[in-house]
Amino acid sequence: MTRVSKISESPPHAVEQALITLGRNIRTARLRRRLSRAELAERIGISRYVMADIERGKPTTAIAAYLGALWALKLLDELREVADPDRDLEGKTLEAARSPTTAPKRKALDDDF
Amino acid sequence: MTRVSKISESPPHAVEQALITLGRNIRTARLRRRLSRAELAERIGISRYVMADIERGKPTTAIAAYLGALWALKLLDELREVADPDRDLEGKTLEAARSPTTAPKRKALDDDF
DNA sequence: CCTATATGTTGCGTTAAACAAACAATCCAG
DNA sequence: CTGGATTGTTTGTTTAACGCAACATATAGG
Repeated sequence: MTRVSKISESPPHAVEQALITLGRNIRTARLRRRLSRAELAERIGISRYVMADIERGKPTTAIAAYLGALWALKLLDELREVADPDRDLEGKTLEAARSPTTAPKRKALDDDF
Repeated sequence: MTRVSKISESPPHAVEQALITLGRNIRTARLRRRLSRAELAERIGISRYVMADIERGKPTTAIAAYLGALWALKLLDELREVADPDRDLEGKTLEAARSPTTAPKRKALDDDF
């Protein structure tokens, strides 16, 4: 990513944890399907090294590589629910009545919460 | 990512679609919470430009940036289910009886399915 | 309407992501 | 046990992601 964003350099624990879990899950799914990293990587169109990064939960790896792995393992559907507006109860509540296409204006240094 | 992996350059439709949906969902959640891209980006530790990339579903963006956005929107929990081994029915079936730590050996050019 | 803010776009520099080759270590099947 | 495959590690090269500046456009909200 270059200039490595703070988020990638040292992600919040929750994000780091989510990545590690995701990587482990992908590894488990791969092994269950009796695929080597090289094989799965080839189907996805990445190198075995990036496949290793994924299973390690590397933060800076392109999201397409991760999703490609899920796709090749036929596990991509489960992602559809993530951040689904219909399930975002808190968001729905906050929505009040209108749905602007841009965020509301704020005075320059108003930091809300 | 450099040398742009095939997966990032032209992802399978399913992956591309998943990314676009995810980006749209994140945008919806942001607007519902009345946050500008710059504000959300700052909380995550990325620039507003990357935030725009995320909402556009850019394949080459670091996964940590995406997960950071979900985290800041308190939507990261939903990711825990993705590729959860316990829910991977097909994988469980394939697992037969053992759980090797490496994939089984294959003759060099045996491409299975 | 008018204006401040949000969002979209382009171009550039810096820096590391992705690839590949080579080798070591590990694991599994026979 | 052992041979063959998988996985791990290191090093080096190429190339584009990220951040930023500058500008244009769109939108909200008074």
